[in-house]
Amino acid sequence: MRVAAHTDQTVHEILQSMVKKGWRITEQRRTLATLFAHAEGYLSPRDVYDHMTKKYPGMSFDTVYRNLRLLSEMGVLEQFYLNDGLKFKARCQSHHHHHLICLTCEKTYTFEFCPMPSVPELPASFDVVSHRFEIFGYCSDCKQSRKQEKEADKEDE
Amino acid sequence: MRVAAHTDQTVHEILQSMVKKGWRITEQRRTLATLFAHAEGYLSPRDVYDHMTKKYPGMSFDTVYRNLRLLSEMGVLEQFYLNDGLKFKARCQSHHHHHLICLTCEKTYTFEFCPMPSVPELPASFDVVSHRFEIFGYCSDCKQSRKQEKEADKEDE
DNA sequence: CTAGATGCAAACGATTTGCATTACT
DNA sequence: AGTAATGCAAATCGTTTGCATCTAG
Repeated sequence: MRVAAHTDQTVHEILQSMVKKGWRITEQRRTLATLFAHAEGYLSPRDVYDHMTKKYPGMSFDTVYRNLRLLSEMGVLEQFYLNDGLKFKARCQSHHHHHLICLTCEKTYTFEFCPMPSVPELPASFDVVSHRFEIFGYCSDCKQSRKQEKEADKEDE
Repeated sequence: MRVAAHTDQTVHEILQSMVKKGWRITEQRRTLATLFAHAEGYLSPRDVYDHMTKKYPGMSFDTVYRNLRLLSEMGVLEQFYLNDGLKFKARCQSHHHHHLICLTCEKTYTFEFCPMPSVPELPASFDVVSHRFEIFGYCSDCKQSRKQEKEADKEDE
């Protein structure tokens, strides 16, 4: 199956969504948009804060949270509860698909197969609204590092 | 497709898991086991606390959390982040399957179809560890109440 | 200019921890 | 009896809120 690196929303698309909603484009929001447009996986509020404060040392956590929440409500970002808390990434706007998610680096890889068409008939009494299908594992990069760790462990014995 | 009401672990099975791990069976843990064995859907720590304090008015929140965590680590309970926080339910031990989840009452309905066998070949470079597939919607009970609410809304106009 | 965005500090809710007491085994 | 489980209170963490100040439009 064709599995693509995550296709991002462009910075421009994200900023456009903000403008459409009548929100102001501040320096920080521009940087935030750039961050998410280029991110390959899920980011925690902490990740975002750390990244932003490098450029804007005065930036506060509540501004990060405020913008994450606003962008989520707007549909620009999607949330996902991963291992150790809520994470965010730019929602794929293009088309419906699912993800491979690396348990180590939390990068996502798009794949096109959707199981819903092959699901046998569900009870008519249940109104289907949405579904989720994710495959978890280790991407080639992280698999590599895990392998090396194991070998290092053996040497210790 | 055959969709069954959730098949629970029995109280006995849950207690056995505790004993196997060398944990003591207290009055409260017995009640906790009974609660989860009979629960039809996900329970929040708050739900559990409310249920437990009816029987044991002195029971504290931290005991609820401690036991939820222990039971989760033991594999008796599974966690799920649903809308408004972390929820718990007895893990289905019997066999692999997936769930319909009602967005209102959070009850779960088991179905037997698993999409993994039909997934086209994934890149060999990705080590698959697990997957999740859930279908969200409204069960017949909650659909009914939603319908009634809508009608009530119309009358207000 | 002026509504919306930010920084600060404080509030808040959910969860965890330390310690003395209680109760399974 | 001895050790694990509990209750209590306080600490901690992540997230939200109120308000004065600042800034994009």
